[in-house]
Amino acid sequence: MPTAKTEEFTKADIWLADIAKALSHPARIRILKILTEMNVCMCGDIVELLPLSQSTVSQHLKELKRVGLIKGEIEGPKVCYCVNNEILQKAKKELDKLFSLVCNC
Amino acid sequence: MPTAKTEEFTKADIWLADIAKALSHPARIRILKILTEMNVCMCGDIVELLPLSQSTVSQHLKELKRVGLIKGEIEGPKVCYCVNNEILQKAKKELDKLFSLVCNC
DNA sequence: TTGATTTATCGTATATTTACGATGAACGAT
DNA sequence: ATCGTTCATCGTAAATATACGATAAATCAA
Repeated sequence: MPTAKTEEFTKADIWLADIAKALSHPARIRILKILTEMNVCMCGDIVELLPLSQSTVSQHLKELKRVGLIKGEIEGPKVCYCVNNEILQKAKKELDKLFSLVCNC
Repeated sequence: MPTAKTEEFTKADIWLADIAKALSHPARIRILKILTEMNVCMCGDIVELLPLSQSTVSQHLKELKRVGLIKGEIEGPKVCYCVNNEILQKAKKELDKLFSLVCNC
C-alpha cells in the first residue's frame, strides 16, 4: 500500500477489511466450506476438490490462517486444518454490526 | 488472475468473494458508513473525511459502485452517492448463509 | 463567455495478489 | 538408512490494487 496521507482509519475498520480480504477469493470461501463439511482436513484433500495446484492451495490456506479464520495442526507429515470458531464468530459479529449500521435490514 | 486450471467455482461463491473484495479496504468500509450517516453525499465531502486524495477516493467509490453496493446520481456538476439497500441486503443474506454454514453461531 | 466547482479519468509508480513448478523439510514405514 | 508422502516455501511471471498529481469534462454562476 503506497503511502497513505495519514493513518486515521479505526482498528475495527482495518480488522474487518482484513477479514473481508481473506474472504475475497472464491477458493478461500470454498475452503472454509470444505473444512466445515469434512471433519478431517488435510491440505491434499482440499487440493483434490479445487481447480488449483497444491502450492496455490497452500497459499490460500496461509492467507486464511494469517487472519485467524482457520487453524492448522501438525500431525506427522500431514497438517490437519480446521475452522477457528472464535474468529469466525467475531467476524460475524463485526459484519453484523456493519450491516446493521449501513443497511435497512 | 493468471490461468486457473478450470473454472469450477460456483457463481454464488464468486459473487460473495467479489463483495468481500469491495469491503477489503478500510476506506471503503468507512465510505459506506459515511454515506449512511450523511443524507447528502458528494464525493468532495467524503474526501474531507478521509486521509486520501480526491482521485483515490473516486477510485474507491468506483469499486463500490462496480459491485453495486452504492449508487451515484448526477446532480449538476456534483454526484450524489448513496448506499444501495438492495445489494446490501443481498450481501448480508449471502454472508449470513456462509456463516451459518461455517460457524457455530 | 469566462471562471469556479466538482468529479472522473489518465498516466505513472510501487506493492500486493495469484498462479505455477520445483525444491526442501519433516515424518512414517519398510 | 532409504523411500514415499505431505506440505510449506522459493523463484518467477503476470495481473490487480493502491496511491498520487495532472488534466479533461460537465455544470452552474457571474
